[in-house]
Amino acid sequence: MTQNRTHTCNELRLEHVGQQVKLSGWMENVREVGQNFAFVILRDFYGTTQVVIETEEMMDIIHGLNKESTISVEGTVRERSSKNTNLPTGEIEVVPEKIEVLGRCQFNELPFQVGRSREADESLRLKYRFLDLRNPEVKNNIILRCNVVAAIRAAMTDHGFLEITTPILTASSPEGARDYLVPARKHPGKFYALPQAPQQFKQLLMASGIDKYFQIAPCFRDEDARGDRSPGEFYQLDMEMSFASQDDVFAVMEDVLPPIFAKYGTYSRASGAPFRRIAYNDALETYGSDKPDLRIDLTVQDATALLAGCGFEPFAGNTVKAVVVTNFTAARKQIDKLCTDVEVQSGKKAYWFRLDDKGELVGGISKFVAERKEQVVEALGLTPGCFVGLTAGKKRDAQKTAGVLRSKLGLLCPEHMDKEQYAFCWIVDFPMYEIGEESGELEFCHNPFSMPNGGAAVLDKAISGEVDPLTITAYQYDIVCNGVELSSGAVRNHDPEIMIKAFQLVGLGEDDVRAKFPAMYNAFCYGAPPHAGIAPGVDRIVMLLAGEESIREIIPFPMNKNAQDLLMGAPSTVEQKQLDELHIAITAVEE
RNA sequence: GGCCCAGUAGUUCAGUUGGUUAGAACGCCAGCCUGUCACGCUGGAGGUCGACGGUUCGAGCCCGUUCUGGGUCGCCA
Repeated sequence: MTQNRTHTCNELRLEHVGQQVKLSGWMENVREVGQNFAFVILRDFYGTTQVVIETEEMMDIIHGLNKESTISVEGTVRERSSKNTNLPTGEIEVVPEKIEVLGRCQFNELPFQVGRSREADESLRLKYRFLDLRNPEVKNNIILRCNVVAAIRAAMTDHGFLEITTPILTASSPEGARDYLVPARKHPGKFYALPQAPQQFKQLLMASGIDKYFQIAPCFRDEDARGDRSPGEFYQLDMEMSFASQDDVFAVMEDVLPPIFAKYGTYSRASGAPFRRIAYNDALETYGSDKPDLRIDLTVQDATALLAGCGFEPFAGNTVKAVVVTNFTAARKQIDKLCTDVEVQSGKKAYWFRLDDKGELVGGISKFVAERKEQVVEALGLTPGCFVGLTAGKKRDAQKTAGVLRSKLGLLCPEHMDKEQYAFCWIVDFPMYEIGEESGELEFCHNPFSMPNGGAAVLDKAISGEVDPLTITAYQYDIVCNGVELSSGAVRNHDPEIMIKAFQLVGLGEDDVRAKFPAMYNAFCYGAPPHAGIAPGVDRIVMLLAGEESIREIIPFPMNKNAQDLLMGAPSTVEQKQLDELHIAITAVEE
């Protein structure tokens, strides 16, 4: 095979007994069981093989070595006298004639034990990521990521998409997230920016006549991290299609994603085409979220009128939402924890009462609803054994808190959550505009590139005041899986005239459009095809497939929450000479 | 930036109302052990209890400040 090995550490079986072999790998463990008698576990990328030490000569070599050193072992394959059928190579062992030290591990105490690295403190794991990745459990997520990316590439190519790379050094974009800036040495005072997404480039590709584009695209946004959002950089399956409608994009995704999820996922079931489509407003009303987990069969009901004037102070003057759970069996302690968890996550309180087995209203705020028991039971469809979770506040707050409550209840009641599957849905008909919370003015709700439902005509009516702009929806959609938003996408606005009208409503003119998106606007003036696309997050897909809660588990070299690379020591200070070349003066650094 | 939680041995953690010499497991070191496979047995080393200040006769524990990490909200067109 190579100079260093004839086989991998997961290759030898009974059929190889008697053969002369050479293996190389890390010395994972040494079990000494007697004078000059020990078992060495040799590990490489592929697996482990037992090496049996039976001579003083071999023992001396092993004795002088720390675990995690790399060695090569030349010897004979032998059938074990005591087999371990739990291991692929458990029926054989290698009797060495020669052991060579390839790379010495200089430390007998490691920052953590490799096989238990997932239990160690995360900062330590990130600093010693090369040790962490030796742990098969950790490494396997990275292998999964490779397989998923390869499968996505194959499927997209199969569907006639071309993988085209777009620039990493580009221009700062005026809206959206905070940019990462790169000073331009040849242009003092000017900056490149790393792309937040290849959005404008892919639309330019459409205007260039590329029919179907995709890319596993690196994206950079200087925003704070979350459990499911890594700081700084991430990857998207970015795609765009010419002369395409919303349905065309849906059809591609419904064809590409489920087989990959079913093959590589923790669960083997994935929604088939077509995925359920839920209008944005309906999703908020029914599931309390624009990214509902459809594995949970609970829904949110409105109880505002039902409980108006019941005397419970938090409900007064507010929208009230209810989540009813049948056959509720969780203990009081769990209910308290549920309410605490909801408040931690949503910042708003949850309330509750139950209809017990005898049909009596009990617990929580039951005394406030007792006098209208009949109406409550009928309106909410309660049966004995029901739990009713309640939230209150302004409409959106009550909805969203109920959404959090619904998710937590799903986790608490296995009967109401068919967990072992990937349940996809599309959220469609997003509003085009909203009133900005800070400005109080009309603003784009998501992005200004989407085609309004109704086109130029509806925008004209909004401009003339015949139509409330807040009622205009866009051909904008999200793909959601198990409560995780994988991506937004849209049918783009490719018509300069419609674009100007869309911007006019938020108080911007043609000059502003030109100034903000010069290349794209200009290109669209030369005859652009209608086009649509989407960009599901690769990291989140792999997370779902691996069943991981933290995005760091599926990234080879992740940064920590504070956007620091603890392994490489980034960000770091640089030489004054570098700053001078870039025309940068550091004005103040807090120490 | 706001809020919540956590910092004790190399690692993961326990530590009672504030009270003698701060413990356990794994790891490490030494010895024993000829079929282990999470090997076993015996012994040992290893601690500025994140830092600073305060209360107290006495602080790992109480109070204040601060640093670090994680979660969450803001933010992410």
